[in-house]
Amino acid sequence: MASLSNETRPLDETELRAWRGLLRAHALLVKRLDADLESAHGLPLTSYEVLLHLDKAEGCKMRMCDVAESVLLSRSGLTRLVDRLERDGYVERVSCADDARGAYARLTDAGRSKLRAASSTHLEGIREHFLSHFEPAELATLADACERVAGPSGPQSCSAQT
Amino acid sequence: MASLSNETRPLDETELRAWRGLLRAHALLVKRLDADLESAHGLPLTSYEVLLHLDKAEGCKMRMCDVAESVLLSRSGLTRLVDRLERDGYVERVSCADDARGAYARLTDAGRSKLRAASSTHLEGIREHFLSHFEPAELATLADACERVAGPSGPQSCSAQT
DNA sequence: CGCCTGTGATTGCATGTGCAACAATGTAGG
DNA sequence: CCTACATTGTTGCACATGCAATCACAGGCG
Repeated sequence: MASLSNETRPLDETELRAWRGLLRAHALLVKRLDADLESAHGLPLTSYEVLLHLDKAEGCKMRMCDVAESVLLSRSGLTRLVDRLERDGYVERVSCADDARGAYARLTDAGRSKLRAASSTHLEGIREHFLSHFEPAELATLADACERVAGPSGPQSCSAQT
Repeated sequence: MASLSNETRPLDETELRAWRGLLRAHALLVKRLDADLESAHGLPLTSYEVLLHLDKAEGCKMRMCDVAESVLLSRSGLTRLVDRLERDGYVERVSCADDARGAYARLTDAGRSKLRAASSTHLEGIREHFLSHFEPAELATLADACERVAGPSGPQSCSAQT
């Protein structure tokens, strides 16, 4: 399905700037936001995102596999991450009544406090390092384009609460 | 410099879609491109990028620290990556004449062949998974915005060849 | 010249992550 | 009911990566 002259033509300048720019922007953003959270609250960015998703969920608890999908981690990666969060007292595991295989991760009071404390740091970081560089129309364009790239934001497939 | 009501206001829907979309798009793109390269040529994405930058450089060789910056890796990370590439015969280390501390990584013939073979896979992947979702104007907007976020594409600071 | 500070590259160690294998449980079909 | 397959979460292992310490050298200053 590929005519060589078309498919293997090198990227033009705009294409290259967009692709490399995306890589650089992502790397820089994640690094800065993670460093900010870590230094101000001792909380890595991935941990913050878990707490954030749990807080938004009904009953502040989610199935492990749903959390994994939300934070873009493998199931095993999330198991270890929740291990650390549980050790620090920010979440607790709750067995699932209607599915004995499953487990919920539930936000504890300490976890909610930590999240509240860290949220302003994170929001300021996102605004300063990311949002401030976009005009509203650009932001909407970017959002649409990213959704086309990544597909719909997958409404929890695991135990979709109807 | 921060009125609380402004800085800690949660993200509106567009802001959230843009931010999470960026994370999701990046994760998906890197995962797909890496998997494609790995399965078709046994070459991880990071390795490919090193070969690519070396090929574009004058004499197909670059200082280690310049390569590290180009591929967004720490110096130690790059040392190990070049170890692997040298073991596979794709690059070789060349000592630097005018700075005995420094070392060049230079692309070998095998490395160039590997790069040529893998490039069409990579280009097709970028076009299919990334570029195809953008119109030209959107792409230019994205490129500009990413450069504002990440700053200028740092013209090699280490041994800038004048 | 001899020293001292700065830089390039490497190495030891710790860590976060994914894959594959596993056990426990759910679900469908005979 | 019982069997076969799918799914959930965890674990063993390998691996890529970053930080800090280290070594070798460059460049400046006394």
